Amino acid sequence: MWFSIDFNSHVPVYKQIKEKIKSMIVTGKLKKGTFVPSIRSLAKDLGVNLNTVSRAYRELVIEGVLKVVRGEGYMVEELDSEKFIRRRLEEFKKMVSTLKEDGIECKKLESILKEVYGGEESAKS
Amino acid sequence: MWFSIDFNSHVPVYKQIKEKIKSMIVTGKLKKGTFVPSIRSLAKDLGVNLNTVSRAYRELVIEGVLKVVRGEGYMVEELDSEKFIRRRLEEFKKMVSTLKEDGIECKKLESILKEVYGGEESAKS
DNA sequence: TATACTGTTATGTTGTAATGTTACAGTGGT
DNA sequence: ACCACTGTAACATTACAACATAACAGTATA
Repeated sequence: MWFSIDFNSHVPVYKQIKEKIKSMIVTGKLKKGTFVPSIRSLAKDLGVNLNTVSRAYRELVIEGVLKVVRGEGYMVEELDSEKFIRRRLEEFKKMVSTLKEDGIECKKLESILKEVYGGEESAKS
Repeated sequence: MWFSIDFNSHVPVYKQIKEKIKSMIVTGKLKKGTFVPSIRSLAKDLGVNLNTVSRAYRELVIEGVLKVVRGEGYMVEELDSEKFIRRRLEEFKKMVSTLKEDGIECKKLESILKEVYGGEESAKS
């Protein structure tokens, strides 16, 4: 099993797939020159339709992340990690801003950070 | 102008409206017993359809957040702030988890926190 | 009472995501 | 050559969000 899809998310499945693939490239779990799972096998694994995976891969080709080798599969090409990370951090910043607007204290968010990152520091409730 | 809608978001407009209304109640910008804007006026302000706002308000009534006074408008009823905040923090935690998985360092996120909250505090490594 | 607001309901249309299904075409191994 | 795998393409169908438009009903106020 490769990863999972959140079917309750507002984010379209094909976009979730794109993000996951990119994430795995950034983290080195997918290396340049290797093949991603075939459309049909990934579709089967995730429990989605062939066309949905196809669309994700197709768009990743357009973005230069994958390239297609007919009859063989999709190969990892290149990904601008910097850009990827920057975009993710932008989203993070946006969320933090709305949380601030909702009157949530910075400390609260910091403690969650510690919690997730296995914080050694004392995190108050 | 009340607030704005992100038309590039995956989140449906009617859900964004619901969230904004709730947010304004939590932060005290909308107080119990006061009226929210009329369906038509808010729709016009946001540049969306009447039915979209109508749906948002209707669902907020079902959730007990608003109540309707026919011929007059929608009145703020009650909102479980605790629950609202808790849900937002869950979303935050989920995002932090994926950022961690992408190999982003805790420091990086902390610095963004400081940035958004206009951090005076010393940000330790 | 007349008007101008309120909400309510209904119809039709558009665009998009996702599905199921079928068929075709290229590649590699046997 | 055959078969099993790859991707590619097209089709119909469903569901949903959002749109435009219209008509109807309740309330307040001039």
